Amino acid sequence: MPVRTRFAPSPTGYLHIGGVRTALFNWLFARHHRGSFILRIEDTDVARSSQEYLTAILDGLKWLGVEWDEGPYFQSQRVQLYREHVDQLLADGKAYRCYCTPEELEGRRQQALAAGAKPKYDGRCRERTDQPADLPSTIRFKTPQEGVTIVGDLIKGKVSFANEELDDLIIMRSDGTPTYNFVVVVDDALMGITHVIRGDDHLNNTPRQIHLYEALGYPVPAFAHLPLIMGEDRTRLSKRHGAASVTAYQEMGYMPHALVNYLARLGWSHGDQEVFSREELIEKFSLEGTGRSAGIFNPDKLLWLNAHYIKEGDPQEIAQQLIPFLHQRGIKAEPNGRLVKVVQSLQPRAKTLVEMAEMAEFYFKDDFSYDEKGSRKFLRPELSTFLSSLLEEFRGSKKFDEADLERRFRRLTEQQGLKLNQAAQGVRVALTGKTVSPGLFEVMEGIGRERVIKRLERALGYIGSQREGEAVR
RNA sequence: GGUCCCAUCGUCUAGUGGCCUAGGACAUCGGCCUCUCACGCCGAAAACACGGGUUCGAGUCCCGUUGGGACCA
Repeated sequence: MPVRTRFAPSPTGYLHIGGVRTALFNWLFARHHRGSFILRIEDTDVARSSQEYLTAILDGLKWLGVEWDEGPYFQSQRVQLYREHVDQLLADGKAYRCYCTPEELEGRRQQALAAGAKPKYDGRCRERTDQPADLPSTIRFKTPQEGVTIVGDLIKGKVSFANEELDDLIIMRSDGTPTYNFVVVVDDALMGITHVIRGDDHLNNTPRQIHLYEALGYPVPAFAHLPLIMGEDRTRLSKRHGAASVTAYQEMGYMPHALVNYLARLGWSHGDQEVFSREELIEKFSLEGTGRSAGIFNPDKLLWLNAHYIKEGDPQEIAQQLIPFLHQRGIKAEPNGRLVKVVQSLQPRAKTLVEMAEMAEFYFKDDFSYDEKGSRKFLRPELSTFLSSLLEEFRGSKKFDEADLERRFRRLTEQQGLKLNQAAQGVRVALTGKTVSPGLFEVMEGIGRERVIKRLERALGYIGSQREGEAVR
């Protein structure tokens, strides 16, 4: 039987990291077994669902490359199906109408609690024979009261629950809307889901869902409950823990595959391997390699992976991805050879695309100011002669590639008895305004001959003006 | 409170009874490389929660304690 898995988010918030991990594991499992991955939107909570969130979820999954084979299906369009299943249960005598009001229920719960008993529904409407049509009622499922239900979980192993601990679950509210546990079962059954892979916050719901499958006459799928991802405070990851939505990482300049790789490795492992391509992930993924204990989301490691993929990535592709971030800083860049050069010089240095765009600024903007300490230390009168001869050198020759530039630069420093270090730092400040930058010669090539000449002239002028200032003082 | 889950360096993890003097990765610290900064390379510090069993032998199996988490209210 072909594997069918699903991811069923609610469009009541942005796609968050925990959800992505669940989606990812379902997707990997399906791909590994050449099965199907289905997307289902749990939008029955009309009041809290929004189109904006839905779009964000869909876009987020696409950006990550977690593509679905079927759907998205919308629960809001399937209410008729749920009604039919409730009716079937009612007709079979496996469910009943309960006329207890929320107030009565709450009162009895308090009493039970006060008496030290378990606050579970006492089942008083179970055998009720009259059906007053004018009273509001919920519909409850007759949960088996004896025996043990065993969940054969693919990750946690056999987990058993005493049925007497479970009370008669409400499957339809008095307003006619079906409840969560019922709807998932109907949907998963109808969609032929073979493996339900979800967070272990659902483990406690599983026995009642198994009862529902059985009562409805559907085969029970296999279950796999993933340990949760937690924040640094060891509670379930949420908005409180800073950036928790996929969109946030996209905006911070993360590469989609870095996030995928990181999340896959959080709770799953394949020996000592840390870096996996998409294909490797699909090939090597298994539920057996999945851990049982909750993991803490570690932004540092994600950042390292991102830096890794920036470093190892194809410069052309990264240039393409960098452009929007450059535009944000008011830089109109084209995906040309010069941009690729710029990217190459920054690949080992930038950990995110945002950082890369920031570091790239001096390549494109001419009106930067000089770093104060740097100019005082390196843009000194003693450097004028060197800068002048460098200018002369560049004006005289059209050739302007990295290796050649380095040769000429070294020759000049030697001729003038300068230390390479001093000369390089001076020119660095002249060209970038800063004391820190990529290699000088790749910088020169990235900036281009014309602008290098202009910037050297400007620096020479600056040194001159400083000297005058000192003379006056 | 009840039910359920979990427990190896700060963090992610390898480990499925002898290969463990507990391995890798991130982060941290030191060194090398070097035109600056990164990258890279080399190295250091850093863990089997505790207590009982089982066994010739336990990080690995069993029980308990403690701690953490989730769900239900």
